[in-house]
Amino acid sequence: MATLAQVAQVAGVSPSTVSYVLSGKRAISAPTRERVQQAIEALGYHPNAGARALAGKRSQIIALVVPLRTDVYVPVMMEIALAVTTAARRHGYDVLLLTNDEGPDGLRRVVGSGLAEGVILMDVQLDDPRIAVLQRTGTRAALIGLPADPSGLVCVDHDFARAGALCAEHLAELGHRDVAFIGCAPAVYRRHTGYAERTIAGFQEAARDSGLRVVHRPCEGTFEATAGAFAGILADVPETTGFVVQNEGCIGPLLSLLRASGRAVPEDASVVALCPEQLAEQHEPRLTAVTGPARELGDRAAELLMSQLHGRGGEEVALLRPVLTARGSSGPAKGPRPR
Amino acid sequence: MATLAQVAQVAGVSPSTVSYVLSGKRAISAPTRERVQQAIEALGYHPNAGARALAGKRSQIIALVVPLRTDVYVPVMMEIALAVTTAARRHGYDVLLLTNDEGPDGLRRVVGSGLAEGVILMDVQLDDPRIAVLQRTGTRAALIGLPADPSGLVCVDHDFARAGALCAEHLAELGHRDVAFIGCAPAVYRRHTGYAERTIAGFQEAARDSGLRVVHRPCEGTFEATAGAFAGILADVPETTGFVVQNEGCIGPLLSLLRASGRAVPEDASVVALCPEQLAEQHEPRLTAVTGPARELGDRAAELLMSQLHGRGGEEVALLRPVLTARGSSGPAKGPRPR
DNA sequence: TTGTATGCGTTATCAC
DNA sequence: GTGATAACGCATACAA
Repeated sequence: MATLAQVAQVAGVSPSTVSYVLSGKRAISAPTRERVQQAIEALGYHPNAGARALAGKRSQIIALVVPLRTDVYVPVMMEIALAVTTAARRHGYDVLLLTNDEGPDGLRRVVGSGLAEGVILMDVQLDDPRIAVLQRTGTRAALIGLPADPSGLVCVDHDFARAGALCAEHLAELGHRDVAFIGCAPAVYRRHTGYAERTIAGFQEAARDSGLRVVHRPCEGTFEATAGAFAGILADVPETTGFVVQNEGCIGPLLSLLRASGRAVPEDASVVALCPEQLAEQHEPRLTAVTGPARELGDRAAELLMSQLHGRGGEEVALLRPVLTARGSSGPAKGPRPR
Repeated sequence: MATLAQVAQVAGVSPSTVSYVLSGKRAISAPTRERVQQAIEALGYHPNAGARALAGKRSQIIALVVPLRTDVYVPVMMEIALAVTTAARRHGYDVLLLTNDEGPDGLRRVVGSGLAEGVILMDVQLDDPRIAVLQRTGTRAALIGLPADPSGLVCVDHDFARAGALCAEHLAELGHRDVAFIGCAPAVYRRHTGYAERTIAGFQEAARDSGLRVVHRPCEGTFEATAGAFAGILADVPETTGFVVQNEGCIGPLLSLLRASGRAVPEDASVVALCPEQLAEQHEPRLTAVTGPARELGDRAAELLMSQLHGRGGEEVALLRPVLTARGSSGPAKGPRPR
């Protein structure tokens, strides 16, 4: 493979000139630049990445750490990952794919070796152990997800409180008065996973402002659990006409249960889901859903990391606005059902 | 950050000794090895990736090229990607994530710069333009998917012919005599996309051996197209009791159409799908399905690439055996329906 | 079993 | 506007 020195020889200039043509870090006369470009072309020259990283102290690589356990909806993860690499390429960076099975050591390795200049962490937990590593090593990073203490960190996440609020506002506007929020698994709340609590908090605040009466039931994503929650809700508040679901596993069961109980959707009961578009489109009827912009999550994370690598920016929490897409599962509230 | 030279100094040995302790390429006495290890530990030393790549001419990185167009079922792509990185890590390699929007130039860049030692291409097409680049640059590679001319290449793919055969054999064993194969979109066959043709060929051969009568209808993945194909099949062969679907978009419509025509699944009609497990589990009833092992696809591709990077192996086409998982959608054939 | 010396291909500092 | 040249941190051929 051709080297910079060979290019210089062919172009009849010194190696440093070639280097400067490439980096643009000093003025080069048009004719020499031209000759160098041609030599590069002719030799099919590509600067050696290793040498570049060694001499320049920058690898032009960032690491993207994806979770192994498929807790997140997989297509969404993929969308984020692709958005990250696309954004990184815009800045001349490549992306190293790390899984979490190496644990925090994987991070140490890639930043300690200078392989990656910075890191993007997906699916960050409230008390994520990787954060300590980042801080101890002074690693530039952007987190996707909001940890318990984001001070000093750069984070991007969905605005879950706003997502919850959108659900409440939508149902209120349709004239619903009694609504049920079928939430995440109890364990998720106990773990204080952040997003679950932020969502219900936003929902309840907006519900209060709109005069909605709310029943909140955490729920496992199984048919049995959903059936239990459903029965409980109707026992407590038989007039319930609005349902919000956050646990994806409860969506199918809930629709079945509504049907089985003789409630037509959206005529007798409205359903709003907190889930990705693809899932919302998959049900019958299509679900009115609140979705966060997955692509933008990746894009923003990458951009924020790039800023840091260029010495700009610092501590920042970016909450991305979710959007509610009205589909077939929500409609105007009916009067109370006869007991 | 600590350097090898500093480690050497702390350990009281020469730099080369440290290097050899790390690489294991020459015998080191237990005591010196011990001292070096401790110095490494104490300094938190990580070998510099750039320097290593430069001096050793090996980056310990492979590139994984994922398709941008989400033609393939996304969770399957992700599974493959994760399997690749996991396998690569076993061999001390990291994975660079490339999207296809740079086109073949992306390949030139990462191999030309010595960034990646080898490449894994996902979703390889019959006449994939990237293959020419690989050959011209002499790049070590493993392809996931089978191109028209795999000579000189290392490829991994599902054994689609076997997948087709499994469907036929399963239906034959259940006593079905007349079966319909609802295939890929006509354009896919016209494009000679390989897998579609291999599947139907395997299906037809096995059907012949089992004495099955076959109707093959290519079909777009829409409800309307499926309805048309369905009507056509029943018009041609009203006694059809077995259905095989390859186009994922036809699965839902087919189930609806069977129900609407008064055919119970699996009592009156059996359905076998060629699709990922996750999709098969998503329908009611759960679908008997033939699935290729996605994880293994990634794992094998990575292993085959590693072999090449270590000077072993060469031209090879590995076809992975698909498996049929019987679920609720297939059962014993009934006698012919009354006309 | 260990040490010495050279080169890998760039970047960047100095000099002209 | 351009050319020498010294790092950069490691691997390895050569010595001892």
